[in-house]
Amino acid sequence: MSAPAKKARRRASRGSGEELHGEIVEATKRLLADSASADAVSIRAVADAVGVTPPSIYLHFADKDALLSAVVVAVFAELDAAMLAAAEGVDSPMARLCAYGQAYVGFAVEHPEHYRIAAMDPCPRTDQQALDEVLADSAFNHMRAAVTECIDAGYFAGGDPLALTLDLWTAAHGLASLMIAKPYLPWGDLETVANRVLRAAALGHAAADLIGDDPGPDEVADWLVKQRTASS
Amino acid sequence: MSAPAKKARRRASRGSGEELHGEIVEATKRLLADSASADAVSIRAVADAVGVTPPSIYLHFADKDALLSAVVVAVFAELDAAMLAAAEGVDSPMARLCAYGQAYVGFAVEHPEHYRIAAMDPCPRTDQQALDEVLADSAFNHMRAAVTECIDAGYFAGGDPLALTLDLWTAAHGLASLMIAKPYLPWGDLETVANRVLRAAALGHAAADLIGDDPGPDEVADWLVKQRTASS
DNA sequence: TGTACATCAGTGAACGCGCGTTCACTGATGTAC
DNA sequence: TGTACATCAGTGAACGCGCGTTCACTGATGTAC
Repeated sequence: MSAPAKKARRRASRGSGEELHGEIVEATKRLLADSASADAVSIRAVADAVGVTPPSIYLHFADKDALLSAVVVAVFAELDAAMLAAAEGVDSPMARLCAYGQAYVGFAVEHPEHYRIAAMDPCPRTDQQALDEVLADSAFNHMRAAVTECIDAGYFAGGDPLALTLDLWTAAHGLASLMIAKPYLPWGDLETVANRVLRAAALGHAAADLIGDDPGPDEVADWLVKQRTASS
Repeated sequence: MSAPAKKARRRASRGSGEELHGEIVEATKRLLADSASADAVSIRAVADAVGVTPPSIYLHFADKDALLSAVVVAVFAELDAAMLAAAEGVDSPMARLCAYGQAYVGFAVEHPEHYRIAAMDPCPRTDQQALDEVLADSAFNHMRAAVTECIDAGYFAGGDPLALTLDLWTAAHGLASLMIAKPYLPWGDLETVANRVLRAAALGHAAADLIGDDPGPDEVADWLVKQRTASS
């Protein structure tokens, strides 16, 4: 009905065509936040939100996949920043690991469509693999560092910190992505459930090593019963 | 180039227009398995695979969403069957819980696009919520039954079996969905990693109760160090 | 300081496509007589 | 047993749409002289 909300854009001056680049990524993120999927965000809508015509987008991105990849980059950077901020001033490595996890799940739930495109959707044809190997690296490496410190502190058995970090990542991702995909399930309070799930993941990996070398279900069950009777 | 692979379809006889219903669902599942997403499977492609024209689909499904919902129903049923099959003859509840988890992750990794549409993608507008509350119920209830047995056996502290089941589900889902979304990560052998992750989830929840009431990171860390020194 | 000109950020219009869906229809199937 | 007819599973053609992308262009910007 009313004229489309075109921002009065001033044409970028000579050297700085790159201004638009950032604005486009931001607008895409904004639109994505209110959409059901990346498919639902069209180049036209992005152009309109920025206050520019669709062909302008192609001045800055080869195609839609390239644009979405840039968004994924931005999202991973934001996620990493949120994790670092949450762990600031937290000294004990175990507490830091938990803080990272809480921040991770919190970010995902707060920006479900951003998380979805970064961590749940299929990779675009362009090798996003290489892309987020490099990028998630920031967040992932921070987590791995905390895991390594936990190993050094004797909380976890030594061994492969990468595999352990990956395992813990699946725990955080499992909660985050399932809360996003099935928000109507009776999750309860976010912080409470995240705390429970993340603690269980860390504790569970550590405890498995206490029981023995790759214990089976029955060994786990026996150990639990023994512990419970001993402590009561 | 060559004529489309039309199956020579015989027209359904009078009472049995419903034959097509099942064939359409099966064809959709088959096409989905080779696609990147549900959007990439078109009504036209489904019709073609069944050997029928596109409007025929609408004789059996109100719209595309309804068709996809039917597929989700079928997928959940298959998943449940796979879990039950895997746990057949497994008597101890902890082992059964692990068997369920292994089967769950195995199914997801084996049928990634089916798992994606059922458990990772956003719900269609039609209230799939109600849909899969009823349907996943079969699989979910089987898991909950195993959890309850584990509680009865003293492996887990009593309390809310539903919340615990949900927590364990996030563990299985986390591994499954992350392996699907990021298959290029260094996961290692499926059975090994699934065993590790699922065991950690179960053990972790049980162990948290051993430590105390909702223990914080530092309590967990202290407990782990104490256990480790005691056992060495 | 003033003017001609090259640059290049951004435009307007259109392309071709594949999609979900609709609609009037056809013709095999089974039934009534 | 044979024929007229109602039923309804499935068809053929088309609809309108929104999409990603292209292409020849415009006109403000900054520079050279």
